[in-house]
Amino acid sequence: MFQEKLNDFPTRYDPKPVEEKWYRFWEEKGFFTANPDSPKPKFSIVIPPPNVTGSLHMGHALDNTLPDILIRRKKMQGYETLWLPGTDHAGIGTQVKVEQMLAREGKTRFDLGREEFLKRAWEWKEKYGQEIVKQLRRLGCCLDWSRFRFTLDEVCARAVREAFVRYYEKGLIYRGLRIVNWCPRCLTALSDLEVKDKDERSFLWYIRYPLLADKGQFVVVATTRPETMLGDTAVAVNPNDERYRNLIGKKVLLPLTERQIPIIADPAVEMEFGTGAVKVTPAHDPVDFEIGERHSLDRIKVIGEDARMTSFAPKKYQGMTREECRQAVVEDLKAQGLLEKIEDYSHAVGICDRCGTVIEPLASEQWFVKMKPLAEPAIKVVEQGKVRFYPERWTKVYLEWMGKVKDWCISRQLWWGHRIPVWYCECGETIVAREDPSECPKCHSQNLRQDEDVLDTWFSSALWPFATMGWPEETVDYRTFFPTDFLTTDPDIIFRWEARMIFSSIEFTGRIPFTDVYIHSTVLDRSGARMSRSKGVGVDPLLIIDKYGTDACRFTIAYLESQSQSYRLWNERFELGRNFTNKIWNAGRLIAPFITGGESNLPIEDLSPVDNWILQRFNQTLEKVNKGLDQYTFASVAQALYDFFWHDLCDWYLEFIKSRLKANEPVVRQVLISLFRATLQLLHPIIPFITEELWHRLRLGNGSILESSWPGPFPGKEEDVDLMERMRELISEVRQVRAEMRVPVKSPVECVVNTQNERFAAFLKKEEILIKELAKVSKISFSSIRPPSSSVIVFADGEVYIPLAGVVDVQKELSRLSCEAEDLRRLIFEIDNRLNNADFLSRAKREVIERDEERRAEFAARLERLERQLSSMPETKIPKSQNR
RNA sequence: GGGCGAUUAGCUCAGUUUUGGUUAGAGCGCUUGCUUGACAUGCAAGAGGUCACCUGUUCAAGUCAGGUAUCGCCCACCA
Repeated sequence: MFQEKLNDFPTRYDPKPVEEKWYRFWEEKGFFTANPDSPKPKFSIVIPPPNVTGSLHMGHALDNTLPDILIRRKKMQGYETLWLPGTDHAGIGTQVKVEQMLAREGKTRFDLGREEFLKRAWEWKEKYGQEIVKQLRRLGCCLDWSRFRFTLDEVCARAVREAFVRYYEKGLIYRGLRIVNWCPRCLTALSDLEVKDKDERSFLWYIRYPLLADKGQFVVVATTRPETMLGDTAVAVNPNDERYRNLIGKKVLLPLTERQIPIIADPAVEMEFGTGAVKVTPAHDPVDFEIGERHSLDRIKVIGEDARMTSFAPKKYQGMTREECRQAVVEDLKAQGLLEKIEDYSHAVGICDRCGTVIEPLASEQWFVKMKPLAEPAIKVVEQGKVRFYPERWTKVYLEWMGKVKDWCISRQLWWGHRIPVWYCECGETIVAREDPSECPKCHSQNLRQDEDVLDTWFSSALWPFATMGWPEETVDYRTFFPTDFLTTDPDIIFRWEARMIFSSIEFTGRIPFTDVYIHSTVLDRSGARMSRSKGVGVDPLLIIDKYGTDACRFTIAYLESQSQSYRLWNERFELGRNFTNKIWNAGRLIAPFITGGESNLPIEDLSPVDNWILQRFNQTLEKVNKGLDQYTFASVAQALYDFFWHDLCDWYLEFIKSRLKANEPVVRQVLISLFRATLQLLHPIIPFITEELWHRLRLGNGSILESSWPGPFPGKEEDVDLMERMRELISEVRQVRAEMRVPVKSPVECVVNTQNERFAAFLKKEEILIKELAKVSKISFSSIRPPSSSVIVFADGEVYIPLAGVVDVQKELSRLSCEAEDLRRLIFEIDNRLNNADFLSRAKREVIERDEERRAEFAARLERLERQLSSMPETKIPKSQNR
């Protein structure tokens, strides 16, 4: 009967066909498509739309798996859910990739021109955008594909222009000359967040600037960038610096040039650093720029956008790269005796986040968003708990950044992105408009020129949660699903994205974009290094899914997601999830012949103690799962499910009931149907495919498990559950004795139980079949007489003797019992120390004292029995070294 | 320079807040025995930990406070 039914139920779970089948099924059933007209409560989530630059990596796997767990549960709890998928044009990231592709053809973007380049970029987007979508589907997520958005879509573009115009009209966007981070390779300005630090071992050059008035006298300045001295327009000292007080106002001759520059006083100068005198290059340093503003200094741009020396530098140096120029300047200074000394010096240089080129800070006309007024309400909503970060520690990180945020440079000298909606007329008029203007409103000229630049990609990302729902129009989706409930990302885009979504949303919609932000762990490789695709190390989720299955991948991710800052991951770790899914599969395989097609009616009155026990375990697990999902402690949820399913359900319960199953007992079938149904439901959010498959194979419900209702606790009877636990302990101890005395599995042993505890004795008599089967015991009898040459197990109110004629090793037996006695003596000693301590008795909580008293009584009873047994043992020398 | 995290078994990690109180747990690896009618991706048994260190608070500290060390992450305009 077994064999026939299991023909199509192989031992090994094969995930691939199951995944394809059910994902298509859910999609066709319309489970992913949000219905705004539904009367159900609403739940919506946001995750970072993947870039169109690459393929699925672990970050995507986390971003998608964790919210999918939540959204599946919410669906089962009766919510109407929306999870809108999309991709991001990823401005500079994609542009760099396309440029690299062109470079392989030996071309630059300038060879192609803007229009042709954009054509190539769109081709790239079509190709890789589709690829990433295909890959995302394999994670099994409930994404509403009917609402798919791309950040350059017309819907998003309209929102971007609307946002820009509104900011501008409110005076929150301005164009100005500032020191920006310039990438000489990408040929664009970058925001502060797109610059990374790299430690560089370099030198501190001490340069003598001759005083004009006092021949032979110098002011010595220290610098890490000698080449910029060609653009110096002052030397600054701290106004409180006694050493230089009498030099303020005097002039020095700038070496290697003909220029005379003043010595000025400015509080930004640190007296302790270097010589206390600093060269001021307003065109190439942010601090110097500010000093320059305060003192109306000239800005001489000696380094150009291509990182070569400009025509403003002395002729000799023009056209040199900044590196060549540095060398030349140092040599020339040395030759003139103006280089006082060189010190080793390590400091950080900024590099372009995308291409690694050293950033050149330079003065440039760019568009900026004024941050102060936007930051204020964005700080408030987090302080007031309207937007909450999980784990909580990220709140502080956010608030600190937001508290000292500087203006946001939003223009990029790139081609791939949202074009800035600003037009310039030949009459000098600047037009900022939502639609392309046909003529200048002032002079009616039609000769308008649109700003060449595009916006920072994060400008459109900042609008994502509401722009994708149709804002600025009050669409049904927007009215129904916004603000959203949950967002999850990596920690490294808290400022780039979360922060900007929060202030943008408040500014434009008057509402927060989401209530809960979960910042997940950073995934490291096996050696603890950050995973990076460029280095080719780390874990490829697609290979994991191919090898172990989506469920295994998702379960492992959840199991490891313990709210820590990071964790290490390597391919073999997914065996955890794979083995677990296989375990579930096989448990289904075991019970399939017995329960298929049954109704779920729990016969509460007829349940055995084992049934009550497992139902109670289920209830405890349910509680942990609910609590964990509400608090986003994914690891605790996965672990609770793992422990319950594997250890309680499979190791004990299924073993306990095997004989009842074979006897086709109706009660146990009913329990199994109810229990398995509810257990698969609890597992479903994390491992959706195998649970759906078993749901159908075991015919546990009509339709999909995803449309079933999230389970509640079973009505439980607590009686006898304590006896169950003791019986489990007893079985383990019998097994232990058998293993220690090397009794083969095939040779059954007898048990003689000696106890005055009537309740336990009655229980054991009633449930003796369980002990017999699980501990391989042939016969259980009750007697107070210890059979000769038997092994003994001592518990609080009795003993169990296992006659082992010819097998029992007296030495081992003695050793085991005396070790146990020693343990008990130590425990009793510790408890007595407490119980004899007046302070403990007067200050500890009553429950703690009571528990100690109970435990002492139990230990003492066991010890007494143990000692009695030991004294009746044959005269054998107790080994001395019973240290423990 | 500031902030945050980590340090628990050979390895990778839970547990530490809300709530200090049982003999500190898991997975992997290791040892022993099992091809037992779900599963060897498995079953049973076992070994393995002065919870980084110091000092406090407390009747009681892996858990709370202060400090030290090591590692990691983030932020920051000492040229």
